[in-house]
Amino acid sequence: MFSLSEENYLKAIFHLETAYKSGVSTNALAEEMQTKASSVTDMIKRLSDKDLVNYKKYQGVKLSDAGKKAAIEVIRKHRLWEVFLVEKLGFNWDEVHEVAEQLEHIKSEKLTNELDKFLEYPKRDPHGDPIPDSKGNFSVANRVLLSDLDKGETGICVGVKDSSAEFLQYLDKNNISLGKEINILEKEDFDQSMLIKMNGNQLRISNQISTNLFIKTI
Amino acid sequence: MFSLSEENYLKAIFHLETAYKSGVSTNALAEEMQTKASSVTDMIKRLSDKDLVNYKKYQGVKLSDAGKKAAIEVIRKHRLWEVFLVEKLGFNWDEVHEVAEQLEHIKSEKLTNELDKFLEYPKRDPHGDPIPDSKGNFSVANRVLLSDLDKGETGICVGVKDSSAEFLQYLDKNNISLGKEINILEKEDFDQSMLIKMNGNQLRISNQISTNLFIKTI
DNA sequence: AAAAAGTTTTAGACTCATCTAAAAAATTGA
DNA sequence: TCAATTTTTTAGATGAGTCTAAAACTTTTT
Repeated sequence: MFSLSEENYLKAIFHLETAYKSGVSTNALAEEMQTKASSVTDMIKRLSDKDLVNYKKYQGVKLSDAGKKAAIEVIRKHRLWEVFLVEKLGFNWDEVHEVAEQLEHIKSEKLTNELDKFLEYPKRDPHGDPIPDSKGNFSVANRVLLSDLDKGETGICVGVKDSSAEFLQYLDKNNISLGKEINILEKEDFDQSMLIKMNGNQLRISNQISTNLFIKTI
Repeated sequence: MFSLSEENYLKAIFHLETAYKSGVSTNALAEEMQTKASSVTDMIKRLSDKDLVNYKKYQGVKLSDAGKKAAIEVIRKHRLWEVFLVEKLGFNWDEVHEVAEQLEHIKSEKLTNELDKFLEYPKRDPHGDPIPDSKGNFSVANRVLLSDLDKGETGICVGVKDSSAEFLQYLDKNNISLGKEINILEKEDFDQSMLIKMNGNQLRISNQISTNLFIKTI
């Protein structure tokens, strides 16, 4: 089994690998983990000794198959617990992250799978992120950023990129939630801000918002 | 907040205090924690520095009020999670301990209280042990050991003292579960074994069994 | 009341995960 | 290209929690 710290590193590497295809740099990982580059180097060596990552000095890390499997397992647990907290215990979607960060490290295959069953095998967490199944299969999201859409296009809000409490609370305040239809009425060339229609109302949103909302086009 | 290790020590001291009223000895604690006496001394010093226990060299430890509060909080979480695992996820009562040992350390007051509500404020865990409420109040069990009853007496099985998987599986195999009525038909002077009536059947049980079953007399 | 036995504490070492400071390698750019 | 800058690694230290071995204290036995 892996330590709490090892699991957190694996998860971070997994998330960063989508952006850094050719290997995750020590500095990027240090930033993500809110720690020092030297600590990252230390941990990378440990993970490498356990064959969870492939590592060559000065060239960043990539997850091995075993590392990827472990990372996906942690992500699966994290997202299942988020669903539990929102659906069963009445948490808001901006309150679940911190608790799920703890729950994701509980070690019991039976617990994970029974929880999955209890929640009726959810496909996505409260932020629209896909939940891996017990074999580690993801439904790779077929979705684009709202900022990629043009005037006149329409889509359904299916997820958030930034799931910080602040952003989620902004969305709540503006009555934006997953599953809702969005029409782009105008798009400003100058600052990329948009005028959109949602719930029958018009709303102007900045580029910062539209680059953090995932949309499935219809 | 307390570390995982500190919480486990507090819990162990709490459990041992019922047997060792005048202070829990280092050796007893080492036995309970499956560790060395020297490690216990080290930890006791840390707990004492944090005013969670009262400690004088060579005289064992007692929990302070703060220590007792912390221990009860951990026990509350442990038992609530056990109820969750059995009632909601379909675990057997002999499978829950190990997982609850992990879940009891999750830090979120909201989680604990929402879980309590979700489970409809259970009073006892699957082994019959009382669950402290959010203020730390216990329903102190008004119960005796089956071995304390005499021939002709009748009671209801309300809890187990030993909650090891082996013992719980023995009970399952013999169809003994909480809430059932037990009649003592005979009690052997020689080895304290008993002939009891349960579910209409007669069953002979050893002293080892009867000293681990809690009974409420009628 | 000593000696023997048992219990508890101290001293020093180890691992994991982290840190700071400094050295080494890679990258940038004049 | 080679000096400056940035990134990464090494070296050595720290703290939590544990260990072994030995010393110190208590209790029991004779």
